[in-house]
Amino acid sequence: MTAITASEEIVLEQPCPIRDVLDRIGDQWSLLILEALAPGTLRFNALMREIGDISKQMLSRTLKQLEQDGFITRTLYPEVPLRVEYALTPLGHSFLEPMQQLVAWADTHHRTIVAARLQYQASQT
Amino acid sequence: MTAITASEEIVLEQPCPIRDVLDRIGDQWSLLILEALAPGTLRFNALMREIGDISKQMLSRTLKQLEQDGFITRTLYPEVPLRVEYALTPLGHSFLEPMQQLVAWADTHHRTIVAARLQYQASQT
DNA sequence: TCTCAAGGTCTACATTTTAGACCGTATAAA
DNA sequence: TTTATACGGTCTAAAATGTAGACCTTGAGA
Repeated sequence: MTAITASEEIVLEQPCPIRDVLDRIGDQWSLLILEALAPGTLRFNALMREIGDISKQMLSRTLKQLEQDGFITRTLYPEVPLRVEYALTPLGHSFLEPMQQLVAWADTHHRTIVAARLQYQASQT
Repeated sequence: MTAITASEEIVLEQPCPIRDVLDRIGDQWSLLILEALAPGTLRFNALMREIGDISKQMLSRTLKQLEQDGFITRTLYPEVPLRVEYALTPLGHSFLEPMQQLVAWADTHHRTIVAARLQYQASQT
């Protein structure tokens, strides 16, 4: 009864648009999910396998938030067994464009960062 | 004694460069700190004021991580009273370039997202 | 003497995330 | 027939993480 998830609290807009958007996106899992959906539609368990180390609860919660914010759609096929498909919306796709830049940056500078970590360690004696 | 902060655990590189980098950056505060330092050098308490709602501990911890990863420098002036200045490194600056794209995206699409949230709420009856 | 500021650390508490059991239906294997 | 699997989740208890705020040392100003 204590657990009121974000869905009911942070619905209205917040003072800073950037924080409003990035707080949601920069939450450890959202990005990974969006990237996983970039090539195409995936089902719940397929997403779990794709991402590898996300818990069911966090996947479920994060998918809800992404759906709520209009990044993805959730389509339920009332077959047996139940089938649920998640896919990027145009908004979700458009978001991935600037993200690709970031991913490219990360890829390019990863070695530099690892080197910095080692150097830092060394400097700490 | 239970608290072993990340500084000692996640030093070596991880399988996926993108996750390695984004896990650190996408942690609620790192981005905000980097953005705050974009215009120029700031001191610890100035950063606190600039960001507004970060705790001292998280600011301290996050600054250490950013320094460790080579995004910022920490310069101690052993004056009285003590002065400590934080500034972006070239790596930190270069990171902000792709970030600007993301920030611009957030700014542009913020209204769409807020609208999606309202519509979602409505659809949930 | 008291208060403030600098740049943090420490502790106790609150929030968030995790692992893993569980649910109901249906298919395939033993 | 019992067991095992898969689907898409939810629920609970425990672990991890984040928070607020007291505290620390040195020195200046009232």
